[in-house]
Amino acid sequence: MPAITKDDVIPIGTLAARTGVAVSAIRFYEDKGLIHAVRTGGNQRRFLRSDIRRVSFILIAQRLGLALAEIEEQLATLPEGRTPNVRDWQKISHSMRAAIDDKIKLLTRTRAKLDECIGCGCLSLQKCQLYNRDDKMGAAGATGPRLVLDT
Amino acid sequence: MPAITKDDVIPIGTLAARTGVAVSAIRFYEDKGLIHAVRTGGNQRRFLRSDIRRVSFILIAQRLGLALAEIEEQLATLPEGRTPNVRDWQKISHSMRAAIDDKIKLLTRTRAKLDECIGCGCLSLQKCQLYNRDDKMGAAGATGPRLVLDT
DNA sequence: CTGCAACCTCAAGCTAACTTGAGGTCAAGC
DNA sequence: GCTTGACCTCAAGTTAGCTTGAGGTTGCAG
Repeated sequence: MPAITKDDVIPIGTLAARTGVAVSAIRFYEDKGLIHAVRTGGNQRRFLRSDIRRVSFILIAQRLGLALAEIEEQLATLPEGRTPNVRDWQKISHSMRAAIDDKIKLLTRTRAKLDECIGCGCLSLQKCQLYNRDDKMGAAGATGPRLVLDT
Repeated sequence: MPAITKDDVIPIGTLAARTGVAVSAIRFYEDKGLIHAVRTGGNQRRFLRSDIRRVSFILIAQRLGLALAEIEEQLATLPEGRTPNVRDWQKISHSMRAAIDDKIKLLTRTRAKLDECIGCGCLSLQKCQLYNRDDKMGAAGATGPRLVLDT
């Protein structure tokens, strides 16, 4: 059984440097369960090299508009125990492509509705199709008037 | 000169009911300068009927992913003094359509890049085109690792 | 002219995604 | 073997977009 040697793991600063993410952010991600670290005798975090890719994935997924919670779901599909390989990443990337597709579709529909609205210049709550509640914008982040739009 | 009669203005509760927005949210919008109210002798807010449309616009623009600050900019283009007419709203709607177009284009580009990435399964920070910093996702809301991605 | 719903102003709380700071420990080089 | 930079924890601050609550006033209906 191959023991984990010193060279297999990296300290948090290195992970930060290799990914361009702040050290504090990495601790934050660990806290949220997005990445996992082992500890040295002196309680310092040590990450696997493969975590560089894992963090990269987080960054990319964020750019695609996913929330950290959603990203965690995706990462959870990675195999336990072994370092994820190319095929694992490809699979996960595919499911992200689907997510983007959805966003594009939603935006396209919204644009069509807006076009109708522009036609009459009404912006009427009663008539305007933009108010179809079921067809929520996936627009990550912006919450909107909570009690009202979310019910 | 036509005096403003009692029937021309509405209290905050009515505006809330007509738009489906919470009273607290309307106060919040006023605070942020998105809408303006006159006050009665007893310090209660009175809104113009046309503010119903103004609030509707805010809701729609939010669905399109605009932040309140951006919405304020849009609203600032409305004429001072007179109640905005259909043509005013059409103009503003057109500029929103452009905003949506941009978002769709950006997403489409991103999807193309992801496709390249899926090809190799690399997710490498060095190579992956998804890391082109200038091409930020407009993804309203999600901040991302601040110091890093925003510089 | 009274009752009570609707209104008022703060202040504080909430979520996301982090950062900053204080106060203290670890580990690697000389 | 000691210095110093990297690391640790925990608490509090930040922005957006609101909500909730406390404590107090207004205004319309009867």
